[in-house]
Amino acid sequence: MDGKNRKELEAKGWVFGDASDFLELTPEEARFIDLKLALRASIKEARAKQHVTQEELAKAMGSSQSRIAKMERGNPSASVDFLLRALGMSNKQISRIFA
Amino acid sequence: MDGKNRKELEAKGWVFGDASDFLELTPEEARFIDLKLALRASIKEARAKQHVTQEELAKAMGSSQSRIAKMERGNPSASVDFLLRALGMSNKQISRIFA
DNA sequence: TCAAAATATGTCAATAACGCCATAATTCCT
DNA sequence: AGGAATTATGGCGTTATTGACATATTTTGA
Repeated sequence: MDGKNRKELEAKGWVFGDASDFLELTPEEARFIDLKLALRASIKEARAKQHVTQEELAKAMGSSQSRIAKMERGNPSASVDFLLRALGMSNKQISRIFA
Repeated sequence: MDGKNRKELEAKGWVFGDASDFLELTPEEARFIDLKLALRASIKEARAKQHVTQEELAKAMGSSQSRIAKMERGNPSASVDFLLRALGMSNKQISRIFA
């Protein structure tokens, strides 16, 4: 993860721990964020491909349009749990993106 | 996921949605739970292999021994986010278990 | 162009997940 | 056996995540 990417993430509300304030991200942090990026990309792709609106996906998984929007925009308040639930609804294959 | 496995999970505090109260789990629910099972197994394995105690792992990831114990025992209060952080600390390869 | 549909942003209360502590139960070792 | 180390369980106050709602902005299509 380069500095530019990190700056973008911080602008979106991501907060990095003390140890990485002046340092680079730890491998674990970078991997965790990359996982979220991959999940988001996969969800947006699946949703678009199936012509499902955020509203429809939200209803299918018992959530709200605003939460779907925030998740897809990379708002850090969306957990991996939430991302995986969304992916499970919009795509029948979770394991694919980890190949 | 068969009925026996579900009963065990319910005994541990898992709660299933209305739609699945008298039905089987949806594929999404089953996959989500299987993911947690896989993560837990992988973490326990990695921790044991490296002879790391729950206390040590907890300290490494800024958590507590009791949280690690609950997570490994399948307490539903452990999120996938938490499981992934633990795995990231106890094993440098997250993607492996998804192969 | 203009309205309708879709997406984005902000706020807030309710709930879920968390760290922490105490303590019980189990495992390990001599 | 029995003491030390490790793991398990319960409870509690705090924080993070969530659904819901209002509203703004952007995109789409006639």
